[in-house]
Amino acid sequence: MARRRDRPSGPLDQRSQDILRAVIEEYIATALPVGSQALVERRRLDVSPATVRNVMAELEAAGYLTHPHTSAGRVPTDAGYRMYVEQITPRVSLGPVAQLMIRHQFGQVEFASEQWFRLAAATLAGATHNAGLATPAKPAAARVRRIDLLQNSPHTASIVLVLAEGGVKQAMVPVDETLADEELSAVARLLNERFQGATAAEVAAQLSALRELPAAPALAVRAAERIERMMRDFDAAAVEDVFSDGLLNVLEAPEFSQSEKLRAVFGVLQNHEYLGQLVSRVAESDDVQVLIGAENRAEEMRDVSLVLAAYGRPGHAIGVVGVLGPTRMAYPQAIGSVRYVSGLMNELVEQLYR
Amino acid sequence: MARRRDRPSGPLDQRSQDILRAVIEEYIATALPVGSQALVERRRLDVSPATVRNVMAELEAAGYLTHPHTSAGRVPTDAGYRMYVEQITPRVSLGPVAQLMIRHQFGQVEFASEQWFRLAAATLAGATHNAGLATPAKPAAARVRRIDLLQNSPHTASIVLVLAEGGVKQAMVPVDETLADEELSAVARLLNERFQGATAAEVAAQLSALRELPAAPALAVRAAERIERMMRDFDAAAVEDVFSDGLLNVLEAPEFSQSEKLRAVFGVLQNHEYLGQLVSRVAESDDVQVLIGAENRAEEMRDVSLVLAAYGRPGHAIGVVGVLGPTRMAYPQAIGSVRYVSGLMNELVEQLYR
DNA sequence: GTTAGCACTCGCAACACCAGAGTGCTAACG
DNA sequence: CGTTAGCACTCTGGTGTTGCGAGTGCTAAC
Repeated sequence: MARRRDRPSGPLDQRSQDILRAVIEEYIATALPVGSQALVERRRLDVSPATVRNVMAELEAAGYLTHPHTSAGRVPTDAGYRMYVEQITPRVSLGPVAQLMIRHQFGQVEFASEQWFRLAAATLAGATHNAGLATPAKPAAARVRRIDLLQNSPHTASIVLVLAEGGVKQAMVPVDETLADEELSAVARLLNERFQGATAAEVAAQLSALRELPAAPALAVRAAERIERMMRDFDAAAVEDVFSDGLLNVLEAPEFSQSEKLRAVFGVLQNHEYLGQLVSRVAESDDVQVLIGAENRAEEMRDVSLVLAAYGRPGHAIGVVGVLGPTRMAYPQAIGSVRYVSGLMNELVEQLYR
Repeated sequence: MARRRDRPSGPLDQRSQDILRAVIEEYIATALPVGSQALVERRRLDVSPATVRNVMAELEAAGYLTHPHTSAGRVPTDAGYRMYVEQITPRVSLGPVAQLMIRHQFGQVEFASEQWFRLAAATLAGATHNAGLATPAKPAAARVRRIDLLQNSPHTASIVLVLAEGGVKQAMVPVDETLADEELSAVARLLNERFQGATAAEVAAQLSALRELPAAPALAVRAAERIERMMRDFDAAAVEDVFSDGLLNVLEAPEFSQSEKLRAVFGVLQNHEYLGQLVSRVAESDDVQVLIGAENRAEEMRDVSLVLAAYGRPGHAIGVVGVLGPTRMAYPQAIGSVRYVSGLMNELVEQLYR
């Protein structure tokens, strides 16, 4: 009764690997459980269906495949996809045509930072027929670069806070009466002197100092409080923003034809906290990361995989680009595209900030 | 054989109106075709089912109701909803409890402009159990308010463009070599002097003037070109951005259980051009506008309704808030909430800019 | 170790069937 | 003349049955 291999995860010999791979690729192509006979025909394996069945049984015992039910073909498990992805990730690379197309798209865009993320997301969506994702590069600790103060109305003024890493934030402060332009710019000058180059923590320290100062104008203190708050919020947010494109592509996948499963997808996309966790995890490695189905999150992520890669300057600011699609997704394409796009984003960042 | 009324759209007597309304409200509540018997029972009408049937037949002849098939109950047509909405729009208003809840939520938010739109969308989503929408108030013609110029790297600089109406745009320009801070701020000063308060057209004019000037630094010209471009793009864009929230609410509606119809919803949301058209149409009226199903756009909008209202300062900057949901949506709630929230947004704008 | 053969298992599509809800019409009623 | 009761008819949706086909797992032969 003993199979050649019964342990849940022993190393696989070549043939088993080939068959596992064939099953997965077939399943990815058709979305249908794949049977032994269909497999030998379609993939021209030079063994009989019976042999394939034996191997499949082993793969199932080892946890790489499952049965939806007796008498249905095999379907990959998350572990199966994982094995497959580990195998292909190192060697996959995007075809030269696809590379050219993507590079061409990137050539079109102006140097307006926000455009990039949209573009990256759109490009990935197009290249992989899945949803494309991109987040701006966010520093671990933001620094103040410039502060503008502008009066809107007799009773309010705008603070425009430019961050060192390229972001701009805006907020309002109440003012007591109409101020002369000089007063306003005096306060702005004061704030810039004190806060330029400061991190959130340093802003907080400066704020306390400012409060002690009897000569400090009330407006300066109020504005400083607001700025401290903005810096803190910015650092606290896991991800600044997530641009996505091509959600409709994901809708087309047959596994999402019932809206049940769809909810998961949108849940993930709207859950910025969760994405933040992912970003930080991905940021640590410097190659593409594949997150398969429920490996990470119990329920919500069932049926969904993410292919992500970091870009930016480690130690400074890091963002993520990637693809979201069904677990049954064309991984080689996805991995290749994401890797290539993250490379392009790196180039751009280098060009602009070094 | 002749019915009392055969023309497709004569005025309705009171009883017909009541019954139409009852059918619609019942259908909104249950999502099931409503039959004569069920109607008299649930709504305690003091007529017999047979009478109701007769009236329903008339309403159907007049185009306000349909049959999915013989021997099913009645379902409202778009025209039916339209009639219903026209009836209720003038008188509907949000209950005091709901008002309080919404106002409370708005009280929580800081004076950070971007937050408002998110908040408005989120609030509407929560209050109506549909998707909430909000766009920033966008002026017909933007004006420059302040320009900052900051060096990023030896070869690039950022332009931060603050608009009079509260928006901030960012872009990059190449620079030839590392400039001293003074040079950079000299250029910035020049740009501010020339462009402050300028519309896109005026910026373009100034740009030509600048080009003629032999003494103008190359950087100033390049930056000015970029700014001109940004202003033009900003004016050209129909909508600056559309915040949405609560898409998952829409997913719950039974009519969207097949993904077919869902696609339409997302198609609409991602089609900023289309939304732009709607915004401009809505902006002209000063009360809530209801767009029902395919009334506007042939296919994509089938099964989807929008309840929209403009806010802002007519002549200056106008934005839109609203709700997107199934055609079979709780219109009174939706209309009331949208009206109330647009009122709140108006208050905010007034407070800040007057 | 591989393969052919075979019995067995399910899911799935097709079909028939019935119950229930709802209609439209006609005729009676006030 | 509008309203109502009665009735025959229609159509959907759920349920039970059946047969087919794909696919498996096992055994025995190669």
